[in-house]
Amino acid sequence: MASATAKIHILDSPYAIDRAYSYLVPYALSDLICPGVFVMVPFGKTNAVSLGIVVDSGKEEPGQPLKEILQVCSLPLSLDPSFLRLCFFLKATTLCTIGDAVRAIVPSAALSRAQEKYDFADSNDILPDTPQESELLNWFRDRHTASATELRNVFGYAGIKLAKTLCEKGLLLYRLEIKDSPGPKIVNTYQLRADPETAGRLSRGEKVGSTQLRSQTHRSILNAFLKDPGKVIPEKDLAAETGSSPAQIRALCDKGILLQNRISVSRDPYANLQTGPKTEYLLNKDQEQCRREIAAMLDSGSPGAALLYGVTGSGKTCVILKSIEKALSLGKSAIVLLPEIALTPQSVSVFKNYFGNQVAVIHSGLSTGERIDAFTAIKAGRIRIVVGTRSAVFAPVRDLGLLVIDEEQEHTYKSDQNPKYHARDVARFRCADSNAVLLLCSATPSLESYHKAVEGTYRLLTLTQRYGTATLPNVVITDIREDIPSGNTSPIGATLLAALRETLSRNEQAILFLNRRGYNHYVQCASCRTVITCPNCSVSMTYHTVPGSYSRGYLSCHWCGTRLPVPSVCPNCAGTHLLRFGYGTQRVEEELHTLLPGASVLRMDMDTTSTKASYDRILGQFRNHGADILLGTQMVTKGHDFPNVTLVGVLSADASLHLDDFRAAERTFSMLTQVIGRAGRADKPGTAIIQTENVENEIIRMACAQDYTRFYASEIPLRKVLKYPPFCDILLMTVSGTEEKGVLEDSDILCAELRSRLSASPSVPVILFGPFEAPVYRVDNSFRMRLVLKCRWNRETRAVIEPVYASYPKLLGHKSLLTLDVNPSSL
DNA sequence: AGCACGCCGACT
DNA sequence: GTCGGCGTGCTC
Repeated sequence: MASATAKIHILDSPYAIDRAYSYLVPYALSDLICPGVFVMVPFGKTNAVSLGIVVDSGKEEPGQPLKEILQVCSLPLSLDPSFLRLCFFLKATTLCTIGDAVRAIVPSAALSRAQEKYDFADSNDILPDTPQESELLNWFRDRHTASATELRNVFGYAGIKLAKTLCEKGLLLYRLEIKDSPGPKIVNTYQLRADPETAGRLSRGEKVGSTQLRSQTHRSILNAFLKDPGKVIPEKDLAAETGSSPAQIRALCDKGILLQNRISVSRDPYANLQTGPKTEYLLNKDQEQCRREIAAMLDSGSPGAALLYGVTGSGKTCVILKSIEKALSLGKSAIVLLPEIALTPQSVSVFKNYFGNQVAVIHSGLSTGERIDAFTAIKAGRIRIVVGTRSAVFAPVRDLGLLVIDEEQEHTYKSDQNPKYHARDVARFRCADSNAVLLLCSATPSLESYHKAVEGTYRLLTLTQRYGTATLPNVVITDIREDIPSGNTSPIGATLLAALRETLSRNEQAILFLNRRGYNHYVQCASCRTVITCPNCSVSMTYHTVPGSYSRGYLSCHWCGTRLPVPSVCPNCAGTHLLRFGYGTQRVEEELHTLLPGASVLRMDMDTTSTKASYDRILGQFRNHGADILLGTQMVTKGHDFPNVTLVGVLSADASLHLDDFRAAERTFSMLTQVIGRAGRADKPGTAIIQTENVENEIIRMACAQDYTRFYASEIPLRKVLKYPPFCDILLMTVSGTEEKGVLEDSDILCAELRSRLSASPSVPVILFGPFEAPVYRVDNSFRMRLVLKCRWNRETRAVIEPVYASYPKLLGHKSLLTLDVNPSSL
């Protein structure tokens, strides 16, 4: 007799064995089992209870005895068929597991894995049979309960076997627990517990009672508190200031000198966002034309895609709002994606003002609870408009009608963790799958998208007029080598300085952009020229100053996060003259204080924006003219509209130009165009000053003229000749591991395997490069070798490459790790 | 990825 | 004779 069965993917299985397994459906569960529900099943030799997702159900004549589904997860999170299709799309195109795809779609916390637990059963009348059994039982008597994992860690697999026998005898109780979602994020802060006088004596190394601090680090931690004994210092700041480790700080807590506080940092900066009255927008001729074309696409009810290309300030937002309105009027929902750094209270309020509480915002600051609430509200259809970052592309809206990607060229739309998807690709799949319209927006579209628009795959919608009375800023390019006042090595040239003075004298504001954080770029020994590098990575370390002081600092690795105190002597020759070179945002900040003593400066980079709230706070403060100059990295260049900013300065336009990456020109063009667009948006005329060593550089000149079409026309032939996207796809395969020799051998094995497979399939055109060292060869103590493949990432190519990737644990042994990235955001 | 099964060296 | 090393191979 045929019995009910279900095909199931195990969520935590590695890629090599991620396939559908058949299970029997017990009669009691038969009504609940359908594709998309989550289940617990026994898996593997040990029948470990694992979380799986049903991908197919039906009746089957089993050829071999099947295991049974244990239970259906009571989580209200099953996936619709369209999302199941999306999972398989992600698996096929990014080579992730179904589990990776599922966790990208549903709030991951809700899917925390199940735990098998054993509880001590108080049964005096039954006795254990062996000494091993009584040993385990005594262990349980003390702690009363233990998970299978804990048991395995302490007693090994034998412990689990033993526990199972004890369960059968009734000495232990077995149960299955779905672990609770993790609570809000906790940050540790510290304050002085001992009185300042005692602490002062301890900090001088004196013995107080039985306590004496011999470690210099311990004493410097105490000193950090002694300046202001009531101060509460976050762990991160304390570690940075004193060069100490969390363990060293905790040691002082154990001695009763410091007190640890645990603070929950999760909060929603938009929960209390005050919404203004609904603004009505009057569309100009261009905007009206675009609006009408999108409306027609929505009316047609068939999938479509359009590229809305318009210079900064041409009013793309109005067109987006009107198009969402249209989708709603057709009874459909809309999703709007923004880059992380463009998701600010200002940009959110545009949508909230227009659509009120029909809008949900999904962002990185959401707590797990809030995230799950938003997910269920959207899934239930209570929310019809979702505004959010990359992951919001998975929002489970009812009847998707319109999916907007603003600033579509931003590389933050590419995920760097599994699944390594591009939101644009997911968006195209979803729109095609649910007859929705995809709207890509940008002033500097990616070459891939503009090429598709030119070819007719996307409909090209152009906004040419600047909205209102705004005009393009006046752009000045200065030579960074000649524009420096004599005898000075300032990163701020004479022209820029004069312009800053003038702007501030008019009581207007300025934005300065420098894409490097820290104080000095690197530290070098004056005698032997050794540059101090990270102990775990093959990169130089950056000198950072501590908050509130330019004289004290530490070294930081921007790749692995290691922080070290600055050595007093050269690690190579013991020379005592260590010189610091290059400049970052901290150094410029100090420079500005010296050059413009009256001006107030806000610095915005990864060091000052540890939380989303602090980022929003800095932007709000600058908007309210709480400072004259906003100085920062990437994050100052994006979509923030500050009406009082009339001067924009780019301290070095060259840094991104020389990157060893085929997208260097595109990045530089886009970045310069955007930052120039920040100046003078309202009725005040603006100026942009670009400091560079390449005054004649064409990319810089085209960006200054805001001439995208000319840039596109000059760049696309290069891409075509050199075979780069959009004329091919790029696969990046990385072999990494802590043993250098093994990594080198394995990369050769992988390369040979790929070559032999490719020569066996001559109809699949693939160009294979490598293996060669990654640009940063060693990161976080791991060596990295790369293979780069240029191909068309279609079904045929995947059929050749995928089996190689799937077999890598066998191919390379278990020492090296192989990762694969399709169309990485940079090389 | 785990975890079994299975076949060879230093110990009671 | 046995404990334990990690090489292969499987997971409904």
